[in-house]
Amino acid sequence: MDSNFFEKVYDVTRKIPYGKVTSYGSIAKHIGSAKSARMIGWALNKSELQNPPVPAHRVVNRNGLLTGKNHFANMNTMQELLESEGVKVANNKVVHFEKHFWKPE
DNA sequence: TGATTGACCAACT
DNA sequence: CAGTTGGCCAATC
Repeated sequence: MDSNFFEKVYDVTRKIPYGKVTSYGSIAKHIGSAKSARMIGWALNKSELQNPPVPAHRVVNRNGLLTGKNHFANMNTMQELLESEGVKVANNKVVHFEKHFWKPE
C-alpha cells in the first residue's frame, strides 16, 4: 500500500514455492529496481514483524550464499529450514542454486 | 535534520 | 585477481 517496496518484497517472497529459493536481485528487479537489492535485506529484516511472516530463509544472494543467516535467531536456522525443505546447503551456500532458483512471475 | 548504515549487485581500478 | 566505488531507498543514530 504505502510502502510499495516492502509490500512487494513480502508478496514475492511469500510466493516462493516449497523447496525453492530466489535472489535479492531478482526480487528487486521484479519490483522494478534491480539496484535496490539492499532494501530487500531491510524488508526481510523486518519481515519477522510482518504478518504473516515471510520465508526469508528462501531468499539468498546472487551466489546462492546465505548472507542473511546472521540475522536469523540462530545461524543454523536458515540452513536447517532450507535443508528441511529439500534444498541442500553446504558451507552456508545453496547447492545447485540455479536448480532451486525460482523466479517471480 | 544530516549523516550513516544495511541480509546486494555490478562495474571499475 | 582483489579491493573500491557507485547506485538504489528506507530506517536508525
